[in-house]
Amino acid sequence: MSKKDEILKASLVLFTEQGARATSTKSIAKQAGVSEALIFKYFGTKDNLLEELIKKDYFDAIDFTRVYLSSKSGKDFLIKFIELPIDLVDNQFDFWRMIYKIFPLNPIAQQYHNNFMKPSLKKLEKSFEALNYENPALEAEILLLFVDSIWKSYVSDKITKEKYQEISYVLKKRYNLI
Amino acid sequence: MSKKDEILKASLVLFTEQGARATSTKSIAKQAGVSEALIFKYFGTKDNLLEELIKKDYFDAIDFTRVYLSSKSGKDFLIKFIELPIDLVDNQFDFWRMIYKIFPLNPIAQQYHNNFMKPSLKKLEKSFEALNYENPALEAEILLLFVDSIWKSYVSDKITKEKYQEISYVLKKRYNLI
DNA sequence: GTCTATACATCGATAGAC
DNA sequence: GTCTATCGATGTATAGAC
Repeated sequence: MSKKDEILKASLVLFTEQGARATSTKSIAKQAGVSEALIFKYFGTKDNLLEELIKKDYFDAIDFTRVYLSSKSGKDFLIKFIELPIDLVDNQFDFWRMIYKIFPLNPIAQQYHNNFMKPSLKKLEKSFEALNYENPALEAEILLLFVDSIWKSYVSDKITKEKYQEISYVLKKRYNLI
Repeated sequence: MSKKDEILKASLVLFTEQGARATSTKSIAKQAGVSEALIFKYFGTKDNLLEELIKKDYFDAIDFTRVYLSSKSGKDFLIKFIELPIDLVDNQFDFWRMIYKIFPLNPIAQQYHNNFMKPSLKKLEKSFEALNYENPALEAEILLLFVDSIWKSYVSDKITKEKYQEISYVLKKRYNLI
């Protein structure tokens, strides 16, 4: 593992524990086993380091999601969409935990998250349309809102994996998907 | 308005904009039109200042909620519970906005919020029980999760008041409350 | 590529005058 | 009650040697 990767790994851990603002470059250097100067050689500023961290994992998440939801429609898409967060999060747990922590105060995280979420809204709307819901746009927003809130609960340890699966089951039944 | 109140008011604004950690006591003093030393005379530490800010408004919120939900049961309680956030938030908009921003990284905010939420879970469970739901405990958790996510969306400007009301209407219909 | 040493700003907090 | 002045610690970032 290169020193650059060590820095990224250490940053992810520390940013998640304390937030980006509260994490000093000194503590990152210590945790990564490198000198503080090296951080600035690689990333220029602390803000850049955070952005690189965010960018990389959101691209991975977009890839994962594209495959996960590909060529599904109607019922199938909704089922997969409800189940998405648990697989996505398990795949990048530390990253999503960090995003949850820093999101409300970090415009960069917000921007990347919006880009990540955007394509789903339209697909959701089409699925509800195909299922003849009265107000597909609103239904899409509601489901998106809810799924977004479950993953947040999951990464913030408010609910367990088992609870998530129970909720997801109830949800699928309520939407007449199973 | 006393200087102490000016400090509290300025803190609320600045903590919301940037987070508590990123807000310096110097900037609070400037915004409040007082000397920096006065902040420490009144509150001892910056952390204490934040806690006093949080404590006061959570007590107000608990009072408001108690009255709002009093002597309701079953259907009525669920309806009122779904409608609660919009009235609660409008009553203390800046405060809830701040809480939304600092919550994931602030253990004190988390603690007060939990205390605030706790009583509702049991009441929700009883209401679902009275309505003969199959799994009242799980239903209570789901609705709590969802309502919690709507108020967050509302204070973070992700949804408008009108949207909130539409969602709340759909929700009440889905639970056969209207 | 990587380190040591250090510059320089800003932080929270205190002392002491009025 | 309120201010000015100041302290020591800590923050990000840079210079320069190896």
